[in-house]
Amino acid sequence: MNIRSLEHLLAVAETGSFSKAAERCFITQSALSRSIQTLESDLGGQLLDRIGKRNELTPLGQQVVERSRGIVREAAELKRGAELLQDGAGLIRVGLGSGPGALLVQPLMRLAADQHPRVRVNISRGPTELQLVQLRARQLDAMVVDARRVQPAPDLRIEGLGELRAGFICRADHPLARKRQVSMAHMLAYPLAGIPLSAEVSRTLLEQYGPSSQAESITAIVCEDITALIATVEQSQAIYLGIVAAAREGLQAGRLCELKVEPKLGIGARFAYVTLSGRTEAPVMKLLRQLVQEHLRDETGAQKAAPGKPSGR
Amino acid sequence: MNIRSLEHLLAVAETGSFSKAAERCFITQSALSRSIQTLESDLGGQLLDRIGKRNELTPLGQQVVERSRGIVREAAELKRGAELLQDGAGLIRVGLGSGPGALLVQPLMRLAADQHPRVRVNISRGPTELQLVQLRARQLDAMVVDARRVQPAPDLRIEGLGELRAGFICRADHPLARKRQVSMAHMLAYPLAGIPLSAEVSRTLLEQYGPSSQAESITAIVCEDITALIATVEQSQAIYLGIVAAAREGLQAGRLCELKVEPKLGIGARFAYVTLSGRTEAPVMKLLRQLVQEHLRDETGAQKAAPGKPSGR
DNA sequence: TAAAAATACTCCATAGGTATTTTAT
DNA sequence: ATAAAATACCTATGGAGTATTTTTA
Repeated sequence: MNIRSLEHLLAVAETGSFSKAAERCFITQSALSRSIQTLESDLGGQLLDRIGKRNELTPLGQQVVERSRGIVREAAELKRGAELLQDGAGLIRVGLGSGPGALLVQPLMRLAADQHPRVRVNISRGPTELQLVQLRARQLDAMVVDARRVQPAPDLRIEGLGELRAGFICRADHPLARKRQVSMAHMLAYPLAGIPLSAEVSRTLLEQYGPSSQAESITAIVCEDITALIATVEQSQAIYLGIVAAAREGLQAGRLCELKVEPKLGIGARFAYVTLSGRTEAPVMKLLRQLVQEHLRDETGAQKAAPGKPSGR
Repeated sequence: MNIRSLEHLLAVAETGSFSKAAERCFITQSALSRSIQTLESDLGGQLLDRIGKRNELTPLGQQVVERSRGIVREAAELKRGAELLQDGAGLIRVGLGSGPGALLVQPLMRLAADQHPRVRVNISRGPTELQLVQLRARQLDAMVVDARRVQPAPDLRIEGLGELRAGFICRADHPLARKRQVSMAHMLAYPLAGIPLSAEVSRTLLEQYGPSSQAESITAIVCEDITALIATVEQSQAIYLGIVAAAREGLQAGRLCELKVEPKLGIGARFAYVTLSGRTEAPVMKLLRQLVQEHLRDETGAQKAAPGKPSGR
């Protein structure tokens, strides 16, 4: 019993004629006649009464037709659904770390809302460790997070995404904004705003700017939400310390500017695109990859010319 | 895309292994492997990630599996339903005329209730003309009615069912019950109870019993419901005129007896089993045919030795 | 090294086509 | 006489088997 024959039966039931049904199914009348015969012997009884020119369903045929409609419809939907999925529709379930979140959440939501009506997006924020659990439980398709938070494992595919440099940002009319060069001492007169700093970054800061810049004390305003930090900086005298790219919009609009601190801040963020290794990726995920490529690159006038291509894939 | 491959996919999804799935599907591992490959190329994408010993569904696979479950289940139900139908389950929609109704309604309902739990019965009573319309509209599967009410037509298959003789029945302690022989004049002292008489029967009565027995007047109590007529006769001095077989139960129990009227009543009822010609009959209808055979035969000691076999089929 | 999946090859059943016959209006 | 369905006959494909190779834990 195959779906094809059921379609043939439906065609005869609806047209009342083998010839017309054959036409509709794009096969010859003889092929269709045999298809129905095969189905009949398969189900152990006549499905149609051939009454001269007319054809009518037997009680068995009636019952089979009713059930067939559902099967044929669902089979078509399965096929169509698969096509859609291969054609870029579907669901993106992505976990974003704090930094990538600040850079990606809104562009991703806008992209889905405006350009891709068939794409649904689930964005998950939260501790990287929790998201890793979700990824392994197939509750996430991918993560974009701080590379340092993810320790390599054989079941993970970790693709580096180049490096985004960090810097100090203040609003354009900030007292320090005019200075050609700013020292750490100058800045410490204002509150520094940033995300919680990792031990590694703290150590680097300590090395570069001396004992006065303790990890605990250097950032007066700490919040995971980088977007909120930057909004605050735009409306106060606080100075943002973090990924420069996150402030791109304000910088380009002239509302913000970067302080030229000496010695230069030699740190940055390394983000990574993390998936489960060996798993086939839905085509729709290309959208996320492209978005990540576009938004997680340093266009803020850093020393390095252009970020390198991601390592993996 | 065929149902078989979907079953194969489900087996792999559930066992996590091609070999185990092959075993469950009663095919070789290689056949199953190719079945899945064909399905994958059919749907245009990988369905499973082969991760060493384990196999996991891709997003596409996930979606396909979900829809496949429904399709596979419905296909199995279709098959099962057809088997049941061929095996005697199903619905009997029968239209019964007044006489056949009196003889068949209760036996048919008892048969379905006690012996055939998978058989549903719809019994329709009503004017033969209306039932013919229903039969032609496929709202009835068969009718058992007075043969004289149905005029032959090429789209009807009318199978005669032998003849049931008519007679006069009264209750066992009726004043006339003791008489060895009863004349029409005797009887007319009591009310006669019967169904509306056809012109043909009226004429016959007129010929046999003289002008006093007018069709309008001979039956004092007229009702379509033969069962009710007989119940009335059991509880009154009325005399039933009609099919003797309808009173079989009371006769056998000794509550009723037949009057020996001279000259003998030479009339009877000819019933017929009517279906649409050229239509395949559901196996379940054999039940009704058998019931009709058993109950619409004259076991009331008529002249004729045994009723002849029905004419058709 | 062992177990699992994929592949090479072979075979046969089946779905489909063309041409023709049968059947019913 | 005509149109529709069934049948005879042929072919290509697909599904399944056995034997073997490849892959990975």
